[in-house]
Amino acid sequence: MTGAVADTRVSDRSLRGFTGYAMKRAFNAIRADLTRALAPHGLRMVTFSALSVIADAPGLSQARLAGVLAIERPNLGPIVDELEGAGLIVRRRAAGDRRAWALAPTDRGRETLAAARTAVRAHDRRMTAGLTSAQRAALTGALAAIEARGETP
Amino acid sequence: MTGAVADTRVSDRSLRGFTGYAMKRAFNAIRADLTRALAPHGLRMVTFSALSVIADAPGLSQARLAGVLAIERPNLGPIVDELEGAGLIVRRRAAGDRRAWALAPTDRGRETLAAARTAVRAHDRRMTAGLTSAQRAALTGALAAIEARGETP
DNA sequence: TATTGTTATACTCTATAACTATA
DNA sequence: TATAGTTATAGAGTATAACAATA
Repeated sequence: MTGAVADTRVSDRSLRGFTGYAMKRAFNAIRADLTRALAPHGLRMVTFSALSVIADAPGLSQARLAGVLAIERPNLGPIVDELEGAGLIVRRRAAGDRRAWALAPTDRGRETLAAARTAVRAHDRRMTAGLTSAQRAALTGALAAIEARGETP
Repeated sequence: MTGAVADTRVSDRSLRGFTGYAMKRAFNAIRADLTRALAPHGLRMVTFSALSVIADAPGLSQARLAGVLAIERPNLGPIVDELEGAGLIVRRRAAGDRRAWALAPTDRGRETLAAARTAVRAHDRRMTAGLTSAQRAALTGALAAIEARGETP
């Protein structure tokens, strides 16, 4: 025995029954793998998400982007700066509202997003390789239901 | 319309198909609710987890605790300090290895843990209220499978 | 040589208050 | 008054390198 306690007595068994603990452990695994998958494209999880929404809705404002991604407005500034600095999006003044920005992807942004999406799909298949498609659908449904419970407290 | 883009065109629909994105959104909801549930007990998620493992295996070292919780050793110091400072655990020198600490709960630590566990169970039921017990079991199984995929890259 | 725990450090993520310029 | 975006700030979470004491 290496310590004062037998190895078999040290475990997180009593935590495993909690959804939050199991999800944190699973998400940490996903985060580590996804971060590696996105790095070659110069993206982080949050910049990938932002670029994806911008490309799907060119012209949207930062406030709407923050709302869709559930990010606080002050935290979005540096994220948009990063995408703009990398030449993946442009920030134009919104027509009709001089307070707001209109965000849009550049050609390079669209190309980077397409390549990154392919990498993320591969990552997703890798991480869910142990699941049947029924299990995958059940997981997606359960996650959406949990998120919805948080939105209406 | 409030901007240059119709509201219906702005969504994270194309991200919803990714497990990582759905899990991050769900986990954020869980984290916010769990943090509120633990606050009255003077605990955070990570201190709750650490206290739980310590109470289940009194006498274990910090290195083993870090291993079980998948926390880097340097980050565990302040966590153990916090529990010790709150009078929930004690740090004694391990018998037989003068490098290591032997961590053990105090009576107050055991009482706090029991109350916190009740609060966490209530939180868990609240967040998974939209799921059947079969869906809950499927979720737990899927999360464990994903975590296992990350451990062996 | 290897391990336990610590120090130092850094980067990311999240959150809030207060400010400006517009509306 | 309210909204878009910014600045400043702070607390968590995560990660690595290097060190002293001990094995």
